[in-house]
Amino acid sequence: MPRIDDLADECTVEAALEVIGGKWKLVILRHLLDGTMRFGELDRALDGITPRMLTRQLRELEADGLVLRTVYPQVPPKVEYSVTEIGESLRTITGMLEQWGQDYRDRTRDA
Amino acid sequence: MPRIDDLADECTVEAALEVIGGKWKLVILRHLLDGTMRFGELDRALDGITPRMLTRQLRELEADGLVLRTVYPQVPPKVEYSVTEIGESLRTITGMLEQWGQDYRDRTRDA
DNA sequence: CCGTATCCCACACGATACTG
DNA sequence: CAGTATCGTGTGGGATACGG
Repeated sequence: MPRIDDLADECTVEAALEVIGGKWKLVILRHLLDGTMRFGELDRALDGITPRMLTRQLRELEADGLVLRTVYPQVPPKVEYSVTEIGESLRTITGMLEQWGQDYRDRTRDA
Repeated sequence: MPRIDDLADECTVEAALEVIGGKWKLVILRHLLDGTMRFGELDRALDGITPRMLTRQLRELEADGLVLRTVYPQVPPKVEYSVTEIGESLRTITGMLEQWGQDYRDRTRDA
């Protein structure tokens, strides 16, 4: 059992990973940071994701306070997803990560 | 099969996640960014990791060009791990992620 | 000291079909 | 449209023991 000092040191990275880790979370956030989107829009934007996965990821993001889910009680149903203030605070990081991914790809496109 | 334009748009985030994704990669990088470390040091620093996992993660990081592995041919063996230039380019991101994890914890410590 | 070998499992992730 | 229901799988991750 680690001491409290050890925890405070770097486990915050692990804490962050528990919230934004996984295959889809950051990609979803990346889209939502460009503006509110409906379920179907996300489903189409995220190539390869199944509705089941999308639902799960969105629910987790909502539970963690990063995403806001707005249901319009009408027929046919309409549900919109947007980033909360906390989610918004990830804008810089996702931006940098995207930039880094691009640079990395450039650096390693010699195979 | 997505078009090249689609790929260029946001899949760089996914590309980045393939390199630094998973439970340990960023945590290992975070340590190595503070300076060169030996295998045993990392093993002790990363609470809960097994030598098998540590080896695997380090090999993958090395294969992806983020970490440099230096073997000193002596008995007992001595192996040092350090970040490459590419790994170094992640310093800002890991720093921000750590900061974000801290802020997130503060914001949500009301349960 | 720095790993491998072997075995194991949960669960993240996926395909397909169906419904209010 | 916005999801469930059901079923299935790969692999990321782990425990323990041993080797150069």
